[in-house]
Amino acid sequence: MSETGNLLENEEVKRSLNFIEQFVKEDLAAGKNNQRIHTRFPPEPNGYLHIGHAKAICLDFGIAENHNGKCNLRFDDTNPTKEDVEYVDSIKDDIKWLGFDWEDREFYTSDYFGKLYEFATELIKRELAYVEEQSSEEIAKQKGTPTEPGVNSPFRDRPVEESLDLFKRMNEGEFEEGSLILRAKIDMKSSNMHMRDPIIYRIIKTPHHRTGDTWKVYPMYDFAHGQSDYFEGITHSLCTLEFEVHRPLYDWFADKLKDSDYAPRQIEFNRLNLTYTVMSKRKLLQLVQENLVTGWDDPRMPTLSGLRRRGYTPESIRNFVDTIGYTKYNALNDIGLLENAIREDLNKKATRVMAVLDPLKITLTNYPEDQSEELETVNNPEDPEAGTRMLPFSREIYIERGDFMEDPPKKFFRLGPGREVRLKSAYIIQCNDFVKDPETGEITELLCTYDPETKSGSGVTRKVKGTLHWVSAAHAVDTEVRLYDRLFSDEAPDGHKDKDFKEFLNPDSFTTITNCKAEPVLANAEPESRYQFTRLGYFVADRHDSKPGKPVFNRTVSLKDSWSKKHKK
RNA sequence: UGUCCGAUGGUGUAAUGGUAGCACUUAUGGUUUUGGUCCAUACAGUCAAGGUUCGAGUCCUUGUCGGACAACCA
Repeated sequence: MSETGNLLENEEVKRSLNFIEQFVKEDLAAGKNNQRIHTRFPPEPNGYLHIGHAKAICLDFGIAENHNGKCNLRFDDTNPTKEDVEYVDSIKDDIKWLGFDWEDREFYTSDYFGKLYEFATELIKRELAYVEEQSSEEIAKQKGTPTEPGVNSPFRDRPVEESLDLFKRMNEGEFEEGSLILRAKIDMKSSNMHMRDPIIYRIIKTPHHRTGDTWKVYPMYDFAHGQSDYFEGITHSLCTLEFEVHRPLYDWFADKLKDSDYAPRQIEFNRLNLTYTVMSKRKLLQLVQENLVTGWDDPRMPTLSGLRRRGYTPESIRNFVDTIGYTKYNALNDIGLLENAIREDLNKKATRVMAVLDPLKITLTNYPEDQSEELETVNNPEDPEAGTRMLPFSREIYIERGDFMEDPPKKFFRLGPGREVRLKSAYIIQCNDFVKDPETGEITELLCTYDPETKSGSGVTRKVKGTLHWVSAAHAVDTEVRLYDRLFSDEAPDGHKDKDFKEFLNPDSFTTITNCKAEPVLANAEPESRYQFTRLGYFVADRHDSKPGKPVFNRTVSLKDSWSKKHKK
């Protein structure tokens, strides 16, 4: 009895807290923010979400869930030249698909443009901001370098009234883009480049996808993000490691803004890097624009819509994110971990079906020509509840071309002249002869006999080395199958400083096969329904192209294959 | 020749001054009507040198290596 108790207890403490959860726990224990936990997920609507965002989403929403808190969705839309509503919609779809809910808290940084403008005006009045009119080149020159301090701008001590007037007129559209900016007055000699009088407002005349042409000045990220967190009452603002050096600035603004003990706390964690793919939005956009993939949701893309189309389940992605964890170490995660996560999930869930990708005809010479029968087969050996279904069997069947060898080596457990194998859920057959095209040398047909005694479930069997998947030729459904592989052939396509990442594209990342033969139940496979094709891998009916009677399947991931791994080459 | 942040088996991640553990990978064996699954076993780690301590992966110092920072991007 006590054993059970301990076990449950152990189960409780089994999952250790990551460093962010520990911070949250400490803040809670210290009674900060009235023990309130409020996070936010803040994408910029300038591209599709990828699996790196999933890592952030799981953290932001997960922390809130685990602490009876809330998580806002906030579109960080401060740069109208890059953003679009198309992205807003896709981002919302992807978050929902992943299984998270922001309820009624859908916000936009642009909601705060008024407040932000007011705060900027306030900073000018407090002599903490000024209008700069030098060129960006001039400003860059004065900014110094990481190892040399900067020097003050000649406009740094411009009278308050003048800055106030100019800032107002900047927003009224009086000045050209690039002619004037607003800078915070902090410290040009700071060892932190971000504190050297950072630019906080710039003129942009491109209409904004939500606010139109209301505004002619737009806040920079550093001036918008922390303040938006503040306006929303965010307690923990979680972001990736590269924002670490922004934190002093984040805190500086919060300090000027706050009128109580409350201030949001920024905590940084490591961004996701995966082997054999790229994760930067810029590169993903480039792949799309240069038609190196078919779109943002190309099944080879690390985008959530791509993974979804590939056949990944939301659960598998969440489990993956859970296993890689959150640290401050700049890690490179093996994509094998992701593949493992989807195999693990689908092994439990996916119905086993039979489909032959590269068909080779077998005629069972002792099976009556006009006869056929239905054989029972198990839907999922991992899940008894999944039940059984019937499979048609007849004189002519297809097997995988690779499952026959004219002159097989000893360790080859499949079919060869004179050899016997089991047809999954059917009979043991023996190969007696084969037909070869005299011109091409290609084997076109196998002549076999079946042993009626050995029908599946009859209890009559004998040791055979292999079990093959097959489909009845007369009943088979023609299907198109799309095979996907890793997008890049190099482990770290990002890591080569002197080479273009596109040089490492895997030329075999996508193959279409159109003459596949599948068992009849697959004819009307629902889009996005997932299967294990016995002995081949996990496949999903394409959510866009698969139609009743004309199914199209994407290979999500192959099964682990210790045979070909050992015997390749 | 700056500031900040890191470093635990091949990879990722725990251990919060007290037995270096887990997952993946790899290898071997068992089970199997999927060369899948499942089960078992094995391989393998605290960046280095000092210091504090009864005791250091953990704290301190120095070094080495890696990352971030000089966009009117986020």
